[in-house]
Amino acid sequence: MIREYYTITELTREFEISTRTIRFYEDEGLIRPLRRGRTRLFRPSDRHLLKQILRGKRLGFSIAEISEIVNMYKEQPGESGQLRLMMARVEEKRASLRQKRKDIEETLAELDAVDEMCIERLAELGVNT
Amino acid sequence: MIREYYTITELTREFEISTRTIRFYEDEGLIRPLRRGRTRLFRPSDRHLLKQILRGKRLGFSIAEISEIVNMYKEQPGESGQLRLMMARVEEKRASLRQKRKDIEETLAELDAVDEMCIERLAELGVNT
DNA sequence: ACGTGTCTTGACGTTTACGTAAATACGGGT
DNA sequence: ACCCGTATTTACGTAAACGTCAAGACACGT
Repeated sequence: MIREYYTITELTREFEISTRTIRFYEDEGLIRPLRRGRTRLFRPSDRHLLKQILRGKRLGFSIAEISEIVNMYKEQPGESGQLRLMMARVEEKRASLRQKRKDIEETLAELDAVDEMCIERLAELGVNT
Repeated sequence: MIREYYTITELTREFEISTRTIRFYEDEGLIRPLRRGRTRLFRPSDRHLLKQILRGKRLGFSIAEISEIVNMYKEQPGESGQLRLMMARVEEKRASLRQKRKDIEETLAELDAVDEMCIERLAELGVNT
């Protein structure tokens, strides 16, 4: 269910992170929740943004890199020079992602091989006993 | 060309890392080059291992996790209980890799959308000028 | 014999991404 | 009025992954 606002602890429970982590991301300018008094109110869009941040973390991107990426989703530069520059940076990130994907395929293949070796070895042991 | 041995600086140049980094990996037990006196001699297998380490780094794995993974390539436990345990850990890593791959596809899709927005915007600007 | 270049081993410093503790502020229930 | 739970800010602490000296050890060419 999509709610109007989330509290900070609701998000920490959902994503298994600490309040410190969320506040840290806010300090770094990654997220900017509303306030009622001093208390933070997280909109669905903030929750979505947090999801994107954690996704970037799983991929090994630094906070600075994640900041670049999520800013690409927000900004819409009006000037053509800026647009081309943005497109160049988008392509950089895509290249980085394609490299990671290739790394994943290679690692998966190697782990598959290990798995098969284990199965073979187990079969041998099964025969011998 | 595949050589018999590589010096540490040859590897730092090839992989764009520092000697400190390579020695750090050795301290952590990830790599174990030969020695002639005190000087390290890296075999092709050491070079290959280094490649795997850097691949793991690009995927955001910690040194500890990379250590687990590369050890899976080496060890061949003889006992069936150990084999099943190993297979379980292999599956954990594979699950982590599949998650990363999913994250990559999602991020790529979003960046593609940004790229298309930029192209549209550029087209508009082209028409208006 | 002497410098030059490349290697070595410490060992302290630095950055990133938070952890953790202290002191304080509120709103709600009894 | 008082406590409880949850929120806040401030600030020092920490683990991981190296960076950056300093001080030597070798081999090599001249």
